[in-house]
Parts: sequence; C-alpha cells; structure tokens
Amino acid sequence: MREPFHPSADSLDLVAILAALSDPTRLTILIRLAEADAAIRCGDFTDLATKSNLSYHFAKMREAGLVSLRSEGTSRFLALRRNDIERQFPGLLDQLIASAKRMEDKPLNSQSAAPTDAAESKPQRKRV
Amino acid sequence: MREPFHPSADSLDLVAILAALSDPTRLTILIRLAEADAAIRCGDFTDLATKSNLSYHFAKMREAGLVSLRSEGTSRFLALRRNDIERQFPGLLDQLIASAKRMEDKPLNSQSAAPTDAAESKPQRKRV
DNA sequence: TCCATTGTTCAATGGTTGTTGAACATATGA
DNA sequence: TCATATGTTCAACAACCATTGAACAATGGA
Repeated sequence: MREPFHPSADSLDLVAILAALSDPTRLTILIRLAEADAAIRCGDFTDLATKSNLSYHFAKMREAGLVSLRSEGTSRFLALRRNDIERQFPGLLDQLIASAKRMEDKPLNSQSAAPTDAAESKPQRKRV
Repeated sequence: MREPFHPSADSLDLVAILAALSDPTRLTILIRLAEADAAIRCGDFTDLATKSNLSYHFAKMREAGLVSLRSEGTSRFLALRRNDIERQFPGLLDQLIASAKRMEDKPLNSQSAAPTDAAESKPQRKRV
C-alpha cells in the first residue's frame, strides 16, 4: 500500500495540532496510543467509528503530524510521533494527554447547579 | 450592556477549549492576554480583524470558558480565566501559551528542504 | 487461483466555521 | 438632547468538517 505523506518534524503547526485534537474521537485515539506506548493496529479502533470514518480521522492526525502510519501485511499501524512533537513543542503532548485523561474520567455529565437560564449546549454531533 | 453567559469552572470541556484555540487569531489573543497578565480592552485587538469578526472570536473563547468579558463604560474588557482553567486542567494553559509563543517566533515560514513532491498545504483561509 | 481481511477513496449530505458589511444597542460627553 | 465611541447582532456566503455506504485496492492465505 502506498505510504502516505507525513509532515516533517519542523513543519509542525500548532493550529493544526490543536484542530486535530478538538474532536472526541481523535482525543480517544490519542489516549489509547499514549497508554499503549506503542503502535496500535488501525483495526483496533473499530469500536469508535466506521472504517471509513476512522480512515478520515487517522488522516487528520497524520496531516497534523501527530501520528505516523505504516503498513504491515494487510494491516496498518498507528504510532504517536512523540519525539517530533516534543522537539517542536516541549511538554505540550504530555500535558494534552494528561488533560484528555482527566476529561474522560469525568465525561462532562456532572451538570453542576441547575442551569435554568437557557445555558448554551454544544450539539455533540453524531448521526447524519 | 447585557452581561453574557459564562460557563462554570467545572463544566469546562477540553474539546471546546482546543477548538477555541485552533485558530490563529484566537491564539494571538491568548498570547496577548497572557503577556499582559491583566484584562485588555476589546478595542485593543482591532489590528487583528474587523470589529464584528472580533466579537465572534471573543464569543468563541468565552463559550469555551477561556476568557471572561465584562463591560466598563462603553468599553469591554477581556480577561483570561486562569484559575478556573488551572483547576480543571492543571498545567494545560501554561503549556498552550508557551507553545503558542514558540510558534509565533518561528511562524511556519521556514519551508525546510525542497518539498518538490506535491506536499499538501493548508489553505490558511482569510478572504471571503 | 480464488477468497477473505484490512483499509482507502469517493460522492453525497447536512451541519459548522470564519468572514464581511450593515444595522442596531448602549454609554459617555458636549 | 444629540452626537460620538465602542461593541453586538444579523443575514449571507463560501469553505470546511464529520459521517455514511458503496466501490475499490492490496496483501496473505487456502
């Protein structure tokens, strides 16, 4: 399979990185990669979304320079580009991972104090 | 002027925060607020975008819980919600600010090594 | 060789985003 | 009171995003 384009370490763009992580599915992918501390087969994420949708999310993360993708047989493996990101933005990735974990523990369900005053709520899109 | 809605400290959502910062204009606003270490008048950002566009960006940041907005006379003041963010995501804000500063120093112009192989480039939208 | 696995690409679709100018609101000062 | 300064809201618009199912590509067995 054709190896896809990966941005060089020193062309990493913070805006792209943050955009790539401002999505619940991709944040979850990040957490799993961080906890595994190793490459993960793409197929191991199929609980998160459909195959084609995952392909889309992987591409987003790859284009942002967050992950690298390599083929092995009929499978594909996803790996965090820890060193490259650390070089450009020291400390950032660990902090993002820590915050993401903290978020998944308390998944925003704790609706503190009656929000009677028509508080705006994020749509949290899913079905189309 | 009607005081707008501000999300409570413990309803801060990481996805919203990252989305709010995945934009060059808003990252610049963040940097200025951090460097000033004080509230800044909205009018002091008019070099970044039109008035109405700034209003939009301020709202995004406010809804994400990044900043608070308060009126004073005919002016409005924008302030970083440091403490609230720190409580929910300790260390995150400082790290984001540091990364943002690091980015503005080397503003992505350093096109290292001839990218002859049709590398994809982010459109970096501006005009409409 | 044929088939099953694994993942990508494509077109379509509906929602969201960033941007603009014009109109509006609100407070201050002459 | 009337004008000025400062921001907000609105409708409109193009670009982009997340999602889907169907079709496609490539690899590794039976």
